[in-house]
Amino acid sequence: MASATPERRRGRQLPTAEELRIWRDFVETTEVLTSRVAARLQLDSSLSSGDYAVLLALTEAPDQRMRSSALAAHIGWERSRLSHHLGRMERRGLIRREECATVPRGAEVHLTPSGAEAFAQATYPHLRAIRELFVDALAPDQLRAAGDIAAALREHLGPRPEE
Amino acid sequence: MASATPERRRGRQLPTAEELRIWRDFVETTEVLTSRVAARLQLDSSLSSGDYAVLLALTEAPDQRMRSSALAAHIGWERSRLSHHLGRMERRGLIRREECATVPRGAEVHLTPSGAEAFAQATYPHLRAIRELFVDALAPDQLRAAGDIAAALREHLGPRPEE
DNA sequence: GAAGCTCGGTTGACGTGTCAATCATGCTAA
DNA sequence: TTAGCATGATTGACACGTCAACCGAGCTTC
Repeated sequence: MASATPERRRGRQLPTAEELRIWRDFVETTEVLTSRVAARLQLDSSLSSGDYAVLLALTEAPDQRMRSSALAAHIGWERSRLSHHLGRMERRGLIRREECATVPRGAEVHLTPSGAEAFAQATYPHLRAIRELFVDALAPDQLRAAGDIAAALREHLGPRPEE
Repeated sequence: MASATPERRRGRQLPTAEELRIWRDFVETTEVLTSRVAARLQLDSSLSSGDYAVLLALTEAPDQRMRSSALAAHIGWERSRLSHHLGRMERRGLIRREECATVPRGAEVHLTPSGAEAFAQATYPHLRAIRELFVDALAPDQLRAAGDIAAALREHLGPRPEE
Protein backbone atom coordinates (compact mmCIF):
# COMPACT_ATOMS: atom_id res chain seq x y z
CA MET A 1 0.00 0.00 0.00
CA ALA A 2 3.02 2.23 0.00
CA SER A 3 3.00 2.58 -3.76
CA ALA A 4 -0.46 1.77 -5.03
CA THR A 5 -1.41 5.42 -5.28
CA PRO A 6 1.90 7.22 -5.68
CA GLU A 7 2.37 10.91 -5.18
CA ARG A 8 -1.36 11.49 -5.52
CA ARG A 9 -2.01 10.55 -1.95
CA ARG A 10 1.22 10.71 -0.05
CA GLY A 11 2.48 13.60 2.01
CA ARG A 12 -0.35 15.79 0.86
CA GLN A 13 -2.28 17.84 3.38
CA LEU A 14 -4.79 19.69 1.29
CA PRO A 15 -7.20 18.69 -1.44
CA THR A 16 -6.27 19.57 -5.00
CA ALA A 17 -8.29 22.14 -6.89
CA GLU A 18 -10.12 19.35 -8.68
CA GLU A 19 -10.94 17.53 -5.48
CA LEU A 20 -12.19 20.73 -3.97
CA ARG A 21 -14.36 21.39 -6.99
CA ILE A 22 -15.90 17.94 -6.65
CA TRP A 23 -16.50 18.52 -2.95
CA ARG A 24 -18.31 21.77 -3.51
CA ASP A 25 -20.33 20.36 -6.39
CA PHE A 26 -21.22 17.32 -4.39
CA VAL A 27 -22.30 19.16 -1.29
CA GLU A 28 -24.22 21.89 -3.04
CA THR A 29 -25.99 19.44 -5.28
CA THR A 30 -27.09 17.10 -2.54
CA GLU A 31 -28.36 20.11 -0.65
CA VAL A 32 -30.44 21.20 -3.60
CA LEU A 33 -31.67 17.66 -4.07
CA THR A 34 -32.84 17.15 -0.52
CA SER A 35 -34.46 20.55 -0.34
CA ARG A 36 -36.24 19.86 -3.60
CA VAL A 37 -37.55 16.55 -2.31
CA ALA A 38 -38.59 18.21 0.94
CA ALA A 39 -40.41 20.92 -0.96
CA ARG A 40 -42.35 18.32 -2.93
CA LEU A 41 -43.27 16.50 0.25
CA GLN A 42 -44.43 19.71 1.86
CA LEU A 43 -46.50 20.58 -1.17
CA ASP A 44 -48.06 17.16 -1.53
CA SER A 45 -48.81 16.51 2.10
CA SER A 46 -47.91 19.40 4.39
CA LEU A 47 -45.32 17.22 6.06
CA SER A 48 -41.65 18.03 6.55
CA SER A 49 -38.90 15.47 6.12
CA GLY A 50 -38.69 15.28 9.88
CA ASP A 51 -42.40 14.61 10.19
CA TYR A 52 -42.11 11.89 7.59
CA ALA A 53 -39.23 10.18 9.35
CA VAL A 54 -41.11 10.13 12.64
CA LEU A 55 -44.36 8.94 11.09
CA LEU A 56 -42.58 6.24 9.11
CA ALA A 57 -40.95 4.87 12.22
CA LEU A 58 -44.20 4.90 14.18
CA THR A 59 -46.16 3.35 11.35
CA GLU A 60 -43.76 0.44 11.20
CA ALA A 61 -43.55 0.05 14.97
CA PRO A 62 -45.54 -2.72 16.62
CA ASP A 63 -48.77 -1.21 17.88
CA GLN A 64 -47.79 2.04 16.19
CA ARG A 65 -46.13 3.37 19.28
CA MET A 66 -42.60 3.66 20.51
CA ARG A 67 -40.59 4.83 23.45
CA SER A 68 -39.23 8.28 22.86
CA SER A 69 -35.61 7.27 23.27
CA ALA A 70 -36.01 4.21 21.04
CA LEU A 71 -37.54 6.42 18.39
CA ALA A 72 -34.67 8.85 18.62
CA ALA A 73 -32.15 6.05 18.27
CA HIS A 74 -34.08 4.51 15.40
CA ILE A 75 -34.07 7.60 13.25
CA GLY A 76 -30.70 8.79 14.49
CA TRP A 77 -31.76 12.01 16.15
CA GLU A 78 -30.64 13.66 19.33
CA ARG A 79 -33.17 13.37 22.09
CA SER A 80 -33.61 17.10 22.39
CA ARG A 81 -34.24 17.47 18.70
CA LEU A 82 -36.89 14.79 18.84
CA SER A 83 -38.50 16.35 21.88
CA HIS A 84 -38.85 19.71 20.16
CA HIS A 85 -40.15 18.09 17.02
CA LEU A 86 -42.65 15.93 18.86
CA GLY A 87 -43.95 19.03 20.56
CA ARG A 88 -44.69 20.59 17.21
CA MET A 89 -46.20 17.39 15.83
CA GLU A 90 -48.35 16.96 18.88
CA ARG A 91 -49.72 20.45 18.48
CA ARG A 92 -50.74 19.48 14.97
CA GLY A 93 -52.35 16.29 16.17
CA LEU A 94 -50.04 13.93 14.30
CA ILE A 95 -48.83 12.11 17.38
CA ARG A 96 -49.63 11.87 21.05
CA ARG A 97 -47.33 11.45 24.04
CA GLU A 98 -48.32 9.29 26.95
CA GLU A 99 -46.63 8.07 30.06
CA CYS A 100 -45.08 4.69 29.63
CA ALA A 101 -46.60 2.03 31.87
CA THR A 102 -43.50 -0.11 32.16
CA VAL A 103 -40.69 2.41 32.43
CA PRO A 104 -40.74 4.94 35.27
CA ARG A 105 -39.84 8.15 33.54
CA GLY A 106 -40.37 6.98 29.97
CA ALA A 107 -42.63 8.67 27.47
CA GLU A 108 -44.38 6.72 24.79
CA VAL A 109 -45.12 8.25 21.45
CA HIS A 110 -48.34 7.15 19.79
CA LEU A 111 -49.40 7.57 16.22
CA THR A 112 -52.80 9.24 16.06
CA PRO A 113 -55.36 8.30 13.43
CA SER A 114 -54.86 11.65 11.76
CA GLY A 115 -51.09 11.08 11.80
CA ALA A 116 -51.51 7.68 10.21
CA GLU A 117 -53.80 9.20 7.63
CA ALA A 118 -51.35 11.97 6.82
CA PHE A 119 -48.54 9.49 6.42
CA ALA A 120 -50.61 7.23 4.20
CA GLN A 121 -51.47 10.15 1.97
CA ALA A 122 -47.86 11.25 1.81
CA THR A 123 -46.15 7.97 1.05
CA TYR A 124 -46.94 7.45 -2.59
CA PRO A 125 -46.13 10.94 -3.86
CA HIS A 126 -43.02 11.02 -1.73
CA LEU A 127 -41.68 7.79 -3.17
CA ARG A 128 -42.53 9.02 -6.63
CA ALA A 129 -40.58 12.20 -5.95
CA ILE A 130 -37.56 10.19 -4.86
CA ARG A 131 -37.75 8.21 -8.04
CA GLU A 132 -38.20 11.24 -10.25
CA LEU A 133 -35.63 13.49 -8.64
CA PHE A 134 -32.99 10.98 -7.62
CA VAL A 135 -33.31 7.55 -9.19
CA ASP A 136 -34.27 8.78 -12.64
CA ALA A 137 -31.38 11.23 -12.67
CA LEU A 138 -28.80 8.48 -12.50
CA ALA A 139 -27.74 5.70 -14.80
CA PRO A 140 -27.87 2.27 -13.17
CA ASP A 141 -24.13 2.19 -12.61
CA GLN A 142 -24.23 5.70 -11.15
CA LEU A 143 -26.93 4.65 -8.76
CA ARG A 144 -24.82 1.73 -7.68
CA ALA A 145 -21.84 4.06 -7.32
CA ALA A 146 -23.93 6.36 -5.14
CA GLY A 147 -24.59 3.46 -2.82
CA ASP A 148 -20.91 2.57 -2.74
CA ILE A 149 -19.92 6.14 -2.03
CA ALA A 150 -22.38 6.38 0.82
CA ALA A 151 -21.05 3.14 2.25
CA ALA A 152 -17.43 4.25 1.91
CA LEU A 153 -18.14 7.59 3.54
CA ARG A 154 -20.05 6.06 6.38
CA GLU A 155 -17.31 3.52 6.92
CA HIS A 156 -14.71 6.26 6.93
CA LEU A 157 -16.66 8.59 9.18
CA GLY A 158 -17.21 5.86 11.68
CA PRO A 159 -19.76 6.13 14.48
CA ARG A 160 -20.59 9.46 16.04
CA PRO A 161 -17.49 11.55 16.82
CA GLU A 162 -16.30 10.16 20.16
CA GLU A 163 -19.37 10.07 22.25
CA MET B 1 -35.46 0.67 -26.14
CA ALA B 2 -38.16 -1.66 -25.09
CA SER B 3 -35.64 -4.18 -23.89
CA ALA B 4 -32.43 -2.39 -22.96
CA THR B 5 -33.53 -2.06 -19.37
CA PRO B 6 -36.47 -4.39 -19.34
CA GLU B 7 -39.00 -4.30 -16.60
CA ARG B 8 -36.55 -2.44 -14.42
CA ARG B 9 -37.44 0.95 -15.79
CA ARG B 10 -40.61 0.76 -17.76
CA GLY B 11 -44.03 1.55 -16.47
CA ARG B 12 -42.70 1.77 -12.97
CA GLN B 13 -43.84 4.55 -10.72
CA LEU B 14 -42.04 3.84 -7.51
CA PRO B 15 -38.45 3.10 -6.60
CA THR B 16 -37.56 -0.49 -5.82
CA ALA B 17 -36.59 -1.46 -2.31
CA GLU B 18 -32.95 -1.41 -3.30
CA GLU B 19 -33.21 2.03 -4.88
CA LEU B 20 -34.94 3.30 -1.80
CA ARG B 21 -32.24 1.87 0.40
CA ILE B 22 -29.60 3.65 -1.65
CA TRP B 23 -31.55 6.89 -1.43
CA ARG B 24 -31.82 6.75 2.32
CA ASP B 25 -28.19 5.75 2.71
CA PHE B 26 -27.08 8.47 0.40
CA VAL B 27 -29.08 11.24 2.01
CA GLU B 28 -28.35 10.28 5.57
CA THR B 29 -24.67 9.89 4.90
CA THR B 30 -24.21 13.19 3.14
CA GLU B 31 -26.07 14.82 6.00
CA VAL B 32 -23.70 13.31 8.52
CA LEU B 33 -20.76 14.27 6.36
CA THR B 34 -21.66 17.92 6.03
CA SER B 35 -22.56 18.27 9.66
CA ARG B 36 -19.26 16.69 10.62
CA VAL B 37 -17.35 19.08 8.42
CA ALA B 38 -19.35 21.99 9.81
CA ALA B 39 -18.60 20.86 13.35
CA ARG B 40 -14.87 20.80 12.61
CA LEU B 41 -15.05 24.26 11.10
CA GLN B 42 -16.91 25.56 14.11
CA LEU B 43 -14.41 24.02 16.46
CA ASP B 44 -11.37 25.23 14.57
CA SER B 45 -12.51 28.74 13.87
CA SER B 46 -15.91 29.57 15.39
CA LEU B 47 -17.29 29.99 11.89
CA SER B 48 -20.34 28.28 10.45
CA SER B 49 -20.47 26.96 6.90
CA GLY B 50 -22.55 29.97 6.01
CA ASP B 51 -20.00 32.34 7.46
CA TYR B 52 -17.30 30.59 5.51
CA ALA B 53 -19.16 30.84 2.22
CA VAL B 54 -19.71 34.57 2.69
CA LEU B 55 -16.15 35.26 3.78
CA LEU B 56 -14.75 33.21 0.91
CA ALA B 57 -16.75 35.18 -1.63
CA LEU B 58 -15.76 38.52 -0.11
CA THR B 59 -12.11 37.55 0.18
CA GLU B 60 -11.98 36.72 -3.50
CA ALA B 61 -13.96 39.78 -4.55
CA PRO B 62 -12.08 42.76 -5.97
CA ASP B 63 -11.53 45.21 -3.14
CA GLN B 64 -13.01 42.66 -0.77
CA ARG B 65 -16.47 44.06 -1.11
CA MET B 66 -19.56 43.13 -3.02
CA ARG B 67 -23.09 44.23 -3.68
CA SER B 68 -25.48 42.31 -1.53
CA SER B 69 -27.48 40.94 -4.44
CA ALA B 70 -24.34 39.93 -6.33
CA LEU B 71 -23.12 38.13 -3.25
CA ALA B 72 -26.41 36.29 -2.91
CA ALA B 73 -26.30 35.21 -6.52
CA HIS B 74 -22.66 34.20 -6.24
CA ILE B 75 -23.18 31.81 -3.36
CA GLY B 76 -26.66 30.81 -4.47
CA TRP B 77 -28.64 32.08 -1.52
CA GLU B 78 -31.99 33.75 -1.31
CA ARG B 79 -31.75 37.43 -0.59
CA SER B 80 -33.61 37.16 2.65
CA ARG B 81 -31.38 34.39 3.88
CA LEU B 82 -28.33 36.48 3.13
CA SER B 83 -29.82 39.52 4.81
CA HIS B 84 -30.47 37.60 8.01
CA HIS B 85 -27.05 36.06 7.93
CA LEU B 86 -25.29 39.33 7.26
CA GLY B 87 -27.08 40.79 10.25
CA ARG B 88 -25.60 38.11 12.47
CA MET B 89 -22.17 38.44 10.91
CA GLU B 90 -22.23 42.19 11.26
CA ARG B 91 -23.03 41.89 14.93
CA ARG B 92 -19.94 39.77 15.30
CA GLY B 93 -17.82 42.24 13.40
CA LEU B 94 -16.99 39.95 10.49
CA ILE B 95 -18.47 42.19 7.83
CA ARG B 96 -19.84 45.69 7.48
CA ARG B 97 -22.70 47.00 5.38
CA GLU B 98 -22.47 50.36 3.70
CA GLU B 99 -24.57 52.26 1.25
CA CYS B 100 -23.50 51.75 -2.29
CA ALA B 101 -22.29 54.92 -3.98
CA THR B 102 -23.23 53.93 -7.50
CA VAL B 103 -26.54 52.14 -7.07
CA PRO B 104 -29.40 54.09 -5.48
CA ARG B 105 -30.79 51.59 -3.06
CA GLY B 106 -27.93 49.11 -3.11
CA ALA B 107 -26.06 47.87 -0.07
CA GLU B 108 -22.42 46.98 -0.25
CA VAL B 109 -20.95 44.31 1.95
CA HIS B 110 -17.39 44.91 3.13
CA LEU B 111 -14.99 42.42 4.61
CA THR B 112 -13.65 43.78 7.90
CA PRO B 113 -10.06 43.17 9.01
CA SER B 114 -11.28 40.85 11.69
CA GLY B 115 -13.41 39.01 9.16
CA ALA B 116 -10.42 38.60 6.87
CA GLU B 117 -8.38 37.38 9.79
CA ALA B 118 -11.01 34.86 10.84
CA PHE B 119 -11.23 33.53 7.30
CA ALA B 120 -7.47 33.26 6.96
CA GLN B 121 -7.30 31.29 10.18
CA ALA B 122 -10.12 29.01 9.10
CA THR B 123 -9.04 28.13 5.59
CA TYR B 124 -6.28 25.66 6.19
CA PRO B 125 -7.98 23.50 8.81
CA HIS B 126 -11.18 23.58 6.81
CA LEU B 127 -9.52 22.32 3.65
CA ARG B 128 -7.76 19.69 5.67
CA ALA B 129 -11.08 18.56 7.10
CA ILE B 130 -12.52 18.26 3.62
CA ARG B 131 -9.61 16.13 2.62
CA GLU B 132 -9.75 13.95 5.69
CA LEU B 133 -13.48 13.46 5.87
CA PHE B 134 -14.38 13.38 2.20
CA VAL B 135 -11.47 12.93 -0.19
CA ASP B 136 -9.64 10.38 1.90
CA ALA B 137 -12.78 8.31 2.31
CA LEU B 138 -13.07 7.62 -1.39
CA ALA B 139 -10.98 5.72 -3.89
CA PRO B 140 -9.96 7.81 -6.90
CA ASP B 141 -12.65 6.30 -9.09
CA GLN B 142 -15.24 6.85 -6.41
CA LEU B 143 -14.26 10.47 -6.16
CA ARG B 144 -14.65 10.79 -9.90
CA ALA B 145 -18.00 9.04 -9.68
CA ALA B 146 -19.09 11.49 -6.98
CA GLY B 147 -18.36 14.33 -9.38
CA ASP B 148 -20.32 12.61 -12.13
CA ILE B 149 -23.25 11.94 -9.86
CA ALA B 150 -23.35 15.55 -8.78
CA ALA B 151 -23.26 16.65 -12.40
CA ALA B 152 -25.99 14.22 -13.40
CA LEU B 153 -28.22 15.28 -10.53
CA ARG B 154 -27.74 18.94 -11.21
CA GLU B 155 -28.43 18.40 -14.88
CA HIS B 156 -31.56 16.47 -14.07
CA LEU B 157 -32.80 18.89 -11.45
CA GLY B 158 -32.37 21.79 -13.78
CA PRO B 159 -32.40 25.38 -12.61
CA ARG B 160 -34.53 26.44 -9.69
CA PRO B 161 -38.04 24.96 -9.78
CA GLU B 162 -39.88 27.27 -12.20
CA GLU B 163 -39.01 30.66 -11.00
C1' DG C 1 -47.76 65.38 -10.52
C1' DA C 2 -50.06 61.59 -8.52
C1' DA C 3 -50.85 56.53 -9.17
C1' DG C 4 -48.59 52.63 -9.96
C1' DC C 5 -44.36 49.87 -11.24
C1' DT C 6 -40.06 47.63 -10.36
C1' DC C 7 -35.92 46.90 -7.91
C1' DG C 8 -32.93 46.03 -3.91
C1' DG C 9 -33.11 44.97 0.39
C1' DT C 10 -35.07 44.29 5.21
C1' DT C 11 -38.30 42.51 8.57
C1' DG C 12 -41.39 39.32 11.24
C1' DA C 13 -43.25 35.01 12.05
C1' DC C 14 -42.37 30.59 12.40
C1' DG C 15 -40.28 25.82 11.69
C1' DT C 16 -36.04 23.63 12.53
C1' DG C 17 -31.42 22.25 15.03
C1' DT C 18 -27.88 22.39 18.68
C1' DC C 19 -26.13 22.99 23.14
C1' DA C 20 -26.28 23.35 27.87
C1' DA C 21 -29.12 23.39 31.84
C1' DT C 22 -32.83 21.45 34.32
C1' DC C 23 -35.93 18.20 36.37
C1' DA C 24 -38.15 14.15 38.28
C1' DT C 25 -37.36 9.65 39.53
C1' DG C 26 -35.27 5.55 40.95
C1' DC C 27 -30.90 3.39 42.55
C1' DT C 28 -26.83 3.06 45.29
C1' DA C 29 -23.72 3.89 48.86
C1' DA C 30 -21.98 6.40 53.08
C1' DT D 1 -31.84 8.14 55.94
C1' DT D 2 -29.97 10.97 53.11
C1' DA D 3 -26.51 12.40 49.88
C1' DG D 4 -25.17 11.45 45.59
C1' DC D 5 -25.85 9.59 40.84
C1' DA D 6 -27.69 7.76 36.60
C1' DT D 7 -31.58 7.81 33.44
C1' DG D 8 -35.20 9.69 30.40
C1' DA D 9 -36.94 13.47 28.88
C1' DT D 10 -38.02 18.59 28.61
C1' DT D 11 -36.77 23.42 28.41
C1' DG D 12 -34.60 27.87 27.02
C1' DA D 13 -31.52 30.39 24.39
C1' DC D 14 -29.93 31.02 20.25
C1' DA D 15 -28.34 30.08 15.17
C1' DC D 16 -30.23 29.13 10.86
C1' DG D 17 -33.85 29.00 6.69
C1' DT D 18 -38.08 30.06 4.30
C1' DC D 19 -41.98 32.58 3.19
C1' DA D 20 -44.62 36.49 2.74
C1' DA D 21 -45.11 41.19 3.74
C1' DC D 22 -43.12 45.46 3.67
C1' DC D 23 -40.40 49.69 2.52
C1' DG D 24 -37.97 53.31 0.19
C1' DA D 25 -35.97 54.89 -3.88
C1' DG D 26 -36.33 55.76 -8.76
C1' DC D 27 -39.30 55.00 -13.09
C1' DT D 28 -42.92 55.20 -15.89
C1' DT D 29 -47.51 56.62 -17.55
C1' DC D 30 -51.59 58.86 -17.75
